[in-house]
Amino acid sequence: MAVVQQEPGTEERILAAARRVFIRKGMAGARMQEVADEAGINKALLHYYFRDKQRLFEGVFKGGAEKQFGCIWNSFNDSTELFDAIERFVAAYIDRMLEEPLLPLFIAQEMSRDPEGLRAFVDRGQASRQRFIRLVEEALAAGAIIDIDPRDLLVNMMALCAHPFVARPMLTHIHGMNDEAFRRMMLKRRKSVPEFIIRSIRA
Amino acid sequence: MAVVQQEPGTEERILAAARRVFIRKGMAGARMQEVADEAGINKALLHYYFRDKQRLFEGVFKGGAEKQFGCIWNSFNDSTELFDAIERFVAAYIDRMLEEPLLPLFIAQEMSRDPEGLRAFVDRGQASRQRFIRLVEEALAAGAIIDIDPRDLLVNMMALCAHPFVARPMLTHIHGMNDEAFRRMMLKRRKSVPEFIIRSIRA
DNA sequence: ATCTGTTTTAACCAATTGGTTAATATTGCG
DNA sequence: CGCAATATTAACCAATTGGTTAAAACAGAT
Repeated sequence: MAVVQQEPGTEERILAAARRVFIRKGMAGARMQEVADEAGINKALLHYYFRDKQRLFEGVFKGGAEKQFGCIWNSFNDSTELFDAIERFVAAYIDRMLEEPLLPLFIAQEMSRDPEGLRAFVDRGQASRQRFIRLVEEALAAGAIIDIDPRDLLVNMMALCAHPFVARPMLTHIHGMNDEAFRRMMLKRRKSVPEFIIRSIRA
Repeated sequence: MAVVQQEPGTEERILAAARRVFIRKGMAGARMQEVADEAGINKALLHYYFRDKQRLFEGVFKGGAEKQFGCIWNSFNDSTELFDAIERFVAAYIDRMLEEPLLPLFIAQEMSRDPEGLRAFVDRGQASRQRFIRLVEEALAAGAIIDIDPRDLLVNMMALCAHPFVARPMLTHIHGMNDEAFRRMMLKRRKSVPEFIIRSIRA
């Protein structure tokens, strides 16, 4: 049975446009008229399909954690050894965020504005964080790494991955980078960050 | 001549209140009525003293980089050796940000919204970053560290210092921390982050 | 006490915002 | 084709927002 490629319907077009505007401006800064303009529709349609701004936001982001972040957290499932896990995590994180460089700052902003709003994004990683902690404990037991709290290590990994995206305008200003140069820098970090981490923790 | 402690005038009260609201909500999210409420004044006074929202924002933040960040960047001036510089920088950064934990996220947001707006915050550190680069080069020449780009090292240091503040709501949720526990975590990192970095780069 | 300049207030304004309404257009089915 | 349900539109609404205005209050000097 052949699957026929379909023109996106109005609802899909709204969700995609809303996503772009919300990520760029945040929930509070996004304007419904702006979303309508971005989707090429009359503003009243936003209310017809999604009733109000909050439901539109939820329509875009609720239940989306798997799609947004699954590939990153799933990277731990593919490893049976800590150093490999670190390499895979960093690579997966940077690859994913290079698709949407504004996402880390958006999530930080929205978590600050409404901590309950994006809980799914955070809770999605719970099982994977546990798996990571076990990998660290195994490496400790094997004497492969120094004594370090797995949670501290995970904070450091997240910091080294996420911060350049959050501080992107500052970094591009300081170093006179355009978007392509930023991308190249992150691709370099895809290798150098795991090296930096592993050098630090190796016994 | 004795200096008499003075009651803050209306202008000072406005600036302090505006600062709190801007840092909490960002420039776009802050409401003039909210600033007036926070300062305990009539909203029209904001316009009497500062004419409009943009000038109020500039009144709070322009020219303030030295006071906000001087202590952090000045930490490089007190060191003649790289490892000491790293320790002093991390300590100064964390101490300063523990006074205003919302500041890193605010700066990231505002740099994203209006990159020209807070240039002074970024440019303030230029001479100090040069000094840091020289310290790295001296350590390289002395064979004390591995071959690493000073700018990469500085990004990593900033990441490990700033990210927990930016991701504070996420971290407090994941680890079930209150504000006091977050503070204790950062005080631990005040020592563990320099150790992590130095272990990674030491030759 | 009077005068002048400054500060403060309450009321007001125009524009913007998220949302509503009623009419119109479209779609799919029998 | 007619009908009913759905989708779309333009106009409208009430509330909020940053800002304005004129009057009143205050402060200091003479």
